Amino acid sequence: MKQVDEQEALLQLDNQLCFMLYACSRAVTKAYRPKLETLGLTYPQYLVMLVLWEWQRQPPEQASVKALGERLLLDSGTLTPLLKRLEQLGLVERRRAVHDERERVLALTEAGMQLKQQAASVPQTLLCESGVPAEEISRLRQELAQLLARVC
Amino acid sequence: MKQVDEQEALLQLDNQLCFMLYACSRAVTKAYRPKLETLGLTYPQYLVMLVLWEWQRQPPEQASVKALGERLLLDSGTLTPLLKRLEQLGLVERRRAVHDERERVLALTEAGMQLKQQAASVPQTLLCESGVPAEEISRLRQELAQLLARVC
DNA sequence: AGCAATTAAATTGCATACAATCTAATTTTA
DNA sequence: TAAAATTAGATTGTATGCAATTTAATTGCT
Repeated sequence: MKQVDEQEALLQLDNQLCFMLYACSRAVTKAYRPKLETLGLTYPQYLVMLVLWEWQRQPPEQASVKALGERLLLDSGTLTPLLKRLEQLGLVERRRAVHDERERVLALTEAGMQLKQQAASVPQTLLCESGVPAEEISRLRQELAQLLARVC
Repeated sequence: MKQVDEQEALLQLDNQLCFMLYACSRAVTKAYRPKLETLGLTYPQYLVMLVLWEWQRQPPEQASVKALGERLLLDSGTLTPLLKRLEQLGLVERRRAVHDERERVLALTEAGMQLKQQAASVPQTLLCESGVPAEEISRLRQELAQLLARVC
């Protein structure tokens, strides 16, 4: 009987870390949506732009799709069409690497660089609106980083 | 200069709680995939089954798509096709409510109920394989539940 | 009763995710 | 060096998510 109840408890939705992650991720993404709409970006597109803006200050070995995928934990099946859309938007260029024709070299256009100014207020604004203390967010972020390191 | 650096820091990918949630959610879902494949379920389908199994013990007012959506924070645009697939798999029935023809009454088939036995070991197994202490998972889950309550 | 407002699902359209496969370029190795 | 193995992206196919719209049924209101 005890066994059954324990098993029962393990299957309860509210006891599942995975569901909380899944629900929180979608909820937070949804909170971003209105802000990102003013930038003309979806959430995954915004993440890609964050990385490309970072790369301006700290250039990676190769600004390739592979490097981007390693940073965001996404594969070319997701990134290729997404990057094509950013290219269509005039934010990103997708050239071929000279030293290796297989490789794409990703680069920001002037417009892509400019957009950073508008994006700068997004995290700040959401942080405030959420009403969650900054230190709580920071702590949670660190705990999730640890979890991610273990799971991946 | 300080202003610029702070803004810079706020845009750093690793400083974004949202990215950690997004990455962790996908990573954990990926960890579930092989186990769920043996059940013939995707991860969202598994979540729906969790709710329906729960409803066997604690029936809701109405076992409707709406009630399911409130539990999982998903809308009919996602749930309708997903439920049709579960119906095709022979796990779920989608009848019409007698008292209100707009409403779908969701019910488990015999096979749907049986599947619970096989599913029972999934959370346990993953908990062990992850190597993350159970109490750490529990704490994180609670913190995320609080965050979810604030954001939603 | 009769019609407007509301509501539950379904549908449509677009953008991810991701496994699996394919293609082309580069490396390795016999 | 020439074929085999590897690698970077692209493509294909399936299943979400979700906003926006549509459809059908029910409620409210006069």
